[in-house]
Amino acid sequence: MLKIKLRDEIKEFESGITPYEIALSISEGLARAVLAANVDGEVCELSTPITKDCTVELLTFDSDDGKRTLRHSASHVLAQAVKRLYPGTKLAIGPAIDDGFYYDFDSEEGFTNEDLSKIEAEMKKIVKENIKIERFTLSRDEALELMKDEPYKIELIEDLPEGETISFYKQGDFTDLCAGPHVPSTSYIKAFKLLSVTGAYWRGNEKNKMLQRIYATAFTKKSDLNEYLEMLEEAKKRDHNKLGRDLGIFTTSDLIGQGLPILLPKGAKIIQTLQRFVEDTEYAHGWQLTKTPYMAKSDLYKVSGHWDHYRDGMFVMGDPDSDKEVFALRPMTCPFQYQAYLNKMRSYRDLPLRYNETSTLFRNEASGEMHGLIRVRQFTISEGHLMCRPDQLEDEFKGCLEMARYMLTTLGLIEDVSYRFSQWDPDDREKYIGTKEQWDEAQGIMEKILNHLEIPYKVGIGEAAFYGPKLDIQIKNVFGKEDTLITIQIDQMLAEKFGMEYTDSDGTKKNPYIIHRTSIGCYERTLALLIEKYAGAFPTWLAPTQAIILPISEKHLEYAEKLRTEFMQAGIRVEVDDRNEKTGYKIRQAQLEKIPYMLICGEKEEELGNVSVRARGENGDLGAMATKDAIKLIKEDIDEKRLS
RNA sequence: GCUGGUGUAGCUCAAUUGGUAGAGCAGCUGAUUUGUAAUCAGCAGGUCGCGGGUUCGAGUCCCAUCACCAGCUCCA
Repeated sequence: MLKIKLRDEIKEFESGITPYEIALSISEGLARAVLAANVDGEVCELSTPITKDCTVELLTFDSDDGKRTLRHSASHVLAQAVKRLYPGTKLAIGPAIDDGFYYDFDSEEGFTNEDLSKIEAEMKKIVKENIKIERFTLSRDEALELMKDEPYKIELIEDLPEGETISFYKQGDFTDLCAGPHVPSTSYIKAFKLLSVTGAYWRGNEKNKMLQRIYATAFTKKSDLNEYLEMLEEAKKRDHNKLGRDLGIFTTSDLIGQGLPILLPKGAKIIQTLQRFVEDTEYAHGWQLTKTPYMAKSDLYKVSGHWDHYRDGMFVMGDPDSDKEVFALRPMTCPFQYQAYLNKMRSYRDLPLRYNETSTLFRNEASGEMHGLIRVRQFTISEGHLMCRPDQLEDEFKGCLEMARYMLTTLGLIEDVSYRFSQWDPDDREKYIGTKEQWDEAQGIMEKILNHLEIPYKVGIGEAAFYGPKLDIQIKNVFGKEDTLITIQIDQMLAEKFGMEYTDSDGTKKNPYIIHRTSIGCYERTLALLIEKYAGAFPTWLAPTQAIILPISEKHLEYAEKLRTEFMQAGIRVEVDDRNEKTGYKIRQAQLEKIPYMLICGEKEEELGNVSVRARGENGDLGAMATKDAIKLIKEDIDEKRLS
């Protein structure tokens, strides 16, 4: 008899029992819901016999591994359907991802949306056929023979380390190289939907062939699928690229060009508010503002390494081969602020020296990379460089991180971020300057600091800047796509390149450590995430319109104008809705919900010098009050930087 | 840059096999005077993204280009 530890008890079973049978011994419902099992930390399928004492966790769709198992099996069903309909198609890979799965195909014809419907119908047939999914293993030679018509699978097999088990999964007329695990049969894939078809490079390398990737998702219940699809629809409504345009925050122009958004008055107002907040906060934390040029001679970038490592990303003015002097718009602020440091001799007593700048940068992104306000060719970042001694590094790093976290807390984004320790890729030396020793040292220091500060981070290999490791604060947009919002970097290479020194207490010259950091990220991207976070209903202090005056009829327009002046002079961003006498209120309810306060005025209020105040949301009717009290109320709200 | 998709009025969308560009909302004018999602009447609004080509004739077919969208690659 085996002793098997289940969730909260140890039970005895005969050797050879399968996880499915264990589930069945507990309840039929569980047996129906279970998709895979975790045996001593390893996920396996329900039919795997257990022959030793162990801990078994039965995985249903509620667990991440359960979801992955179902969706991975769904990707096999997708591949099977594609193979049936388009037999010439070559298979690449088909993993489960966060919200679903995909499969990459190499097919002569491009899949269209109609093809997706056809494939989906075929998948439904396969599910209905209730085909058993069976695992088997082969030797390397046998595996290569079996997959002889699948060039991508052959490449994968050849890359498997010697001695690795090569397993396959067979479901009727379809067999795929796969580590598993899988659900027992195709009938488990009850609710699925093919979402889109896009291009994707084989093995994520742009030098390789571009394959066709079909994205899809799968659930155990139809209702869960529908809920997910509805959620996607809701997300579309929050998409900053749509909502931001609808709300008059930004626009683009074909004549100006790609990646160059135009911030309309509302967007500019929000960014101005953010910028004042950031600069004031940074000042209070000992940062000194610089204003450095937007361009420089190529000579500067040659020293910094940008000319060799970042030239494709720069707007270069002039022909480097024939012109005597060539300028380039700045893609980063670092070398500019270093010139400020180099302005005079520095003593160890001068450090730390903190330079901040509201810095506009220009990066020549490839045409397909631009996206709304998230990825643009010109953007303005709350930039900063901090020069310090080794003994100050940890405290200063911590200070930078704390300020970034304070900003995120104020914006209400702190709960939405994750941390990434971005390291270099030692196998891609081309991308980086410096020696292995320098990188090991810089990364070692950073790791020590991060562990000390107990930051929960994941490691990103190959995500470092070309001059040093980074702590990236990552955030997901409304569709779950992750971007870097904030970054804090340690650099000990550029100081040396630029000859930045300080005289230490013992009289020797040393290079300072440099922390590159941003406190709130770049304003455009941050704005994009705020639009999505609040669905356009910004906290009062950020709202481009903090109050709207609604005269109940044309007769009260004059009073409304008087109120506008009074509120404006008090520093409240206010608008008058002066169209209501025509076709009803111009500002519709949906838009009113975005504005924190409505100030309704009619005869009664005018006579008494009052205004009726209504705050955004339910139960927001605050009744009539003297205008000075309304001003006080709104001002307090603004000053609180209250989060909605 | 790559793969695929889209581009018609301010917005959302129509327009048979190639045959006179339409509607709703928004806008403007007038009427209406109403306490927050829909008053009435009228008017105006478009070189069908831009440029070529095929054709007697192109929003529709072909080529090229620009922009937008999804994804890949790259990145704040």
